[in-house]
This record gives sequence, structure tokens and C-alpha cells, in this order.
Amino acid sequence: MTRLSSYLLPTEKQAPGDAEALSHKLLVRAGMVRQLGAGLWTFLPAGWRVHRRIEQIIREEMDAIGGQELLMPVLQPAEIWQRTGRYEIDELFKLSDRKGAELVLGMTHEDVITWHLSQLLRSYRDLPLILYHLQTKERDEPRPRAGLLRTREFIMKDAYSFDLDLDGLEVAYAKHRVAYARMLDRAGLTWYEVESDVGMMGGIGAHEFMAPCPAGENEVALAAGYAANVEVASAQARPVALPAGLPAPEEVSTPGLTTVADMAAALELPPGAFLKAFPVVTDAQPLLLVLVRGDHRVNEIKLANALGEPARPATGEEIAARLGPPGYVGPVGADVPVILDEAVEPGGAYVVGANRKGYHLRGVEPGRDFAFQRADVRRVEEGDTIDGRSIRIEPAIEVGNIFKLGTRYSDPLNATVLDESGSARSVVMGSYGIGPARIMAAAVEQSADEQGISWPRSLAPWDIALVGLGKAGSEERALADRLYDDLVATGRSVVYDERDLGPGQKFADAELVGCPLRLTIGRRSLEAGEAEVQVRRGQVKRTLGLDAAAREAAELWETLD
RNA sequence: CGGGGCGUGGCGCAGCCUGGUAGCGCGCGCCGUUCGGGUCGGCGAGGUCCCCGGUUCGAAUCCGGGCGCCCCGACCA
Repeated sequence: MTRLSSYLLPTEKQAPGDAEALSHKLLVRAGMVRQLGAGLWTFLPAGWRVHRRIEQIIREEMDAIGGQELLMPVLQPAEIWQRTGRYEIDELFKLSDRKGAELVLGMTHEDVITWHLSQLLRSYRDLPLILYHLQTKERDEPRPRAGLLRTREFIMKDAYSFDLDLDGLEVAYAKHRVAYARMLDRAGLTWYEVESDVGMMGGIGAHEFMAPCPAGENEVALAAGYAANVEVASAQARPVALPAGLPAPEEVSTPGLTTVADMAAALELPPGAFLKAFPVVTDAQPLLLVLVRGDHRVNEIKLANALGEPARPATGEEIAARLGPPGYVGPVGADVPVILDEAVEPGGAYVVGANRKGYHLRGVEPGRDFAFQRADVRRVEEGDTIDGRSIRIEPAIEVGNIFKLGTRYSDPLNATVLDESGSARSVVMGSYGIGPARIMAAAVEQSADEQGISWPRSLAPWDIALVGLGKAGSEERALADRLYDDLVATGRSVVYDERDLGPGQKFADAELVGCPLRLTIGRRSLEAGEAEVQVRRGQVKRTLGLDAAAREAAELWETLD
């Protein structure tokens, strides 16, 4: 029985003043969620219904690939995280109990599940295994933002696969890709799977599932047949018109010109005819010079992947000590290794810093005038191409991700099995996460309109909203009461608005909350013997004969997205 | 962590500069009205002005410290 007169659905005309993202505004206005603190959200009854529907879709698809649901604690011994080397992660909440024992709040569950499985797995005959749970995660985010999109506490479905070898992992990984595709299709999202960086999870391969929308905080590079997180994307750069070569580099006076834009204007050359120098420092290298075209940017993740270790920008002192004045740094005559981005033409004549304040060199040819190592370290740009197809970059919400972990966790936690020959082998693991609240926010972002939320059929808090007009106790209300019973009898979930409010408010609320179908009973229904039905998406209205209204509405619901 | 903004009834905001009875819209309660697109009228309730300290006869307002929240960047399994 869901009658709005006694249901906690606190709708608002105005969004919270500090809300920015569309999903943030609408989920609050529609009475689905309320904020408790930075990155801390309460799901109110209607919002929790949506969350639970998403969880159910996830469960069904996990079970379909043989996943077994379990439940692990949020509160975890610190020791396990110390053994895997993840205790130092800043986002990990740390605390101690009354006896002084150190604990953490789990931000994910690789460490715990691997610790368990290290005791439970004995033989290769125990494999393969897929285990999952839906459990709260706690993360001390540097900056929670955008309502449900980045929170400090959230529920995640995380799954873990255990196999004897990499071939087994590939099978489990492929199963999850299928399961995730089904989940997101069933949730009614527009989404794509992209190549991604492995990040702090460690491991040997990863994909992300992205739902494009303006509030997304990830950037995705897309071309026909290609999709990648810009963190790892590669593409063919747009060609640049380079000036004619010179027999040798030639110094030019460029006083006060330290930006590519300033120099491009002064020398009347395109920005792509310059080489920007980024001095960086790594554990292994005291100083490295990274060169990219003037119209390009260094992608620090791709750089770290190319170097095999993270790099940080060199300080002004480090640059001055080994090269020259910051702003005029260049590779010619520099006694440091040079990484040259692949988008730089081998025989081209470029302008570079002269390592002397107020001067640059022009006509510099990589290879002739300085030695280098090649690497793809630039960020892809809008208009780059892949096999001739132009790429675009758009924001997206990361709703899920999957990782090939390998033995990143089984090694330190001694999760081994005996193989057929009787020798111990570390199990090969995969890790698979998906966030119901992000799916919820993405669904709002992707399908809302001027009137409010417009849920995909599979996620709506109720299948049908029934609006009963007229005064309480009126004839049309009695009619609406009967239709409510008929609708419930069809098996569809129904929210019945029998509040003592005017029609405008009821319609506005119904559209804000966004159930896929709305049925209206009013005086008109009495006179004409029909109910009005409105499809939320597109707000198309038609009338149904009262006798068959419930059945026909249920049938219409079946046809919706 | 760097930069910016905000904190005043449930929600959205004004008042602060220039110290002196805390205001507006929405919402809420009651009465009447209306009942297919946020109806109209009347009456009414509701606020530690984020916290602590200081200045002052007097602080929402000025000063100091703290806390909280939002946005941009950094960061982000």
C-alpha cells in the first residue's frame, strides 16, 4: 500500500542552493535522498526503492555467471592492509578500538577476501570461484562532490574471481564483461566500456564502464569502434605545418616570452611547431626532459606507464641546477635523458628553449641536434584521429570497473593452492566493482527533462503513479480507489496520490518523481468512463476505457524502455 | 593540499558595508474557497542568525579563533 498521504516523499520546488549537478538537484527535489554531511547521504524511502531495484539487477546478473553472494565486514583489522602494503593509502579510514587494536574501515574488500581464501583454498579443485557482495565502502575522499557521484560512504557490489592461472582469469574476466553489459542495459543506461589505467589496484589490465553525462568527472575519448579513458587513450595527432629546416639551430631572442602562445604569436608559427619541455624527476632518474608538441599536453599517467615508475615535476631549483632558467628549458646540449613524444615529426624543424634566459633555438631537429627516446606520453586531443576517424572527448560517470589483479593480493597473503603436480601456486585473481548509486545518478542525468526525473522502466521507484483528483470522499476518488486495487492486482507497483492537494501540484510531483506511467482519475473519468494515461517519457497522453484501464496500463508499461 | 564562495525558521534568499524591535517568497497548521496543471482569501505557528571568545550601553552585523558545507584545481580502488 503506497498512498502518498502517509508516505515520506518530501518533494521540493527549489533545489538546495549548493547543488550543482542535475542528478543532485533532482534526487533531492524528488524526495529520494537527503544529505547528512560532505559525501554522506541518506536514501529516503523512494530513493531506497530505486537503489534496491538496481541491487537486484546486479544480483541476478552476478548469479547468472555463477557468482556466490556473501558478506564481509566494513570494520577490518589493519594488519591485513599492512600485509598487502595498502595501509598507507590516504583514503583509508584508520581507527583503533578500546584496547588499542588498529582497525580500518574497508574502502574495498580485496585484502579481506584474499585473507579468507588463503585459509579456505587448498587444491586447484577448489577453483574457479566467483564471490561477491553488496557492502558499504568507506573512503576518506579529498573532495566529495556532485551529490551521489562521489561520496565518502557508498554501497558497492564488488566481486572477486579466483583461478589457477591466467587462462582461467581471462574466462572469469570475460564473464564479468558480459554480466556488466547486461546490468547496464537492463538499467536503461547509455554506456560504453573503455580501456583504463590500473590505478592503485595494481594488476595487469583493466576496463571501466562509463555512462556519458555532463556531470561526469571522467573524460572519455571516443571514435567509431574506439573508446578509452583519456588517462590511457592514444591517437594520431593532427598534422602541423612546420617551417623549412635550417642547416643548424639558430638562436632567437625572445625576451619575456615563456608561453607557447606568446611565442607562436611573436614568431608567426603554429603552436605545434614548438616543443614544450617538461623536466620531471623519478626515483630512478634525478632529472628527465619530456618533450611534447607545443599544442599538446603531457599525460602524467601515460608518462608514468611509459617510464615504469611515477614521475613528479621538477622543482625550479632542480631545473636551474641541471638545465637553465625555467621557461627557457630545451634539449639541445642538455646533459639529461630526453623523452620525445611520438607526435613529434622525426625530421621536423622545431623551436625549443635555449637554456638561456630570453633565448630560444629554431630549426632544431630531433635526432640531429639532440638524442632522445620515443614514447607516447601526450594527452589525446579533440580532433585527433584513429585510423582516420576523428575522436571526440566527452565527460562520463564511471559506474563500474573490472581489473585483472593477477597475484597482486594472493602473493602477500599467501593465497595458494596445490596444482596437479602437488606444488603450491598463488591463485590468480580478478576484481569487479559496480556502484548502484552511481547507476542511479547516471540514469537521472541521462534521461531527466524540464519536468524532472524520467526513470528507465527498470529503475523507477514505482511502475505506475496513480493521481486521484477531486475532494476526498468524492465519487471520482471512489473510482480512483477501485482503479488502484485493480492496478495492484496486475502485479505492477503503484504509488497512489490521494493527497488533498490541487491537480497542478499532483501532476508536478508525479513528473518530478518520474515513474514511467501516470494514470489520472478525475471528474472527466466519471463523465466519459475513461482514465487518462500519460507516458512520462515524451509526456504522451491517451485515454483508456475504465473497464480495462488497469490491464491496458500494465500492458502499455511492458512496452516502455 | 592550493584557490574561491557560503553558513539567517523545513527549502530558497534579503538584511551585514554604515551595530539599535530579524524580514521576504515557498512550505507548514486552522477556516473558507477551488478541484484536469504548483487556485484564491483570512488567521496563525515556527529562528541558539554555525560555534567560542573579544570590542561595545547594545552584535546577525565589527574583530580574533574554530567548525561545517559548496565550487575550481590537485587527488581519486
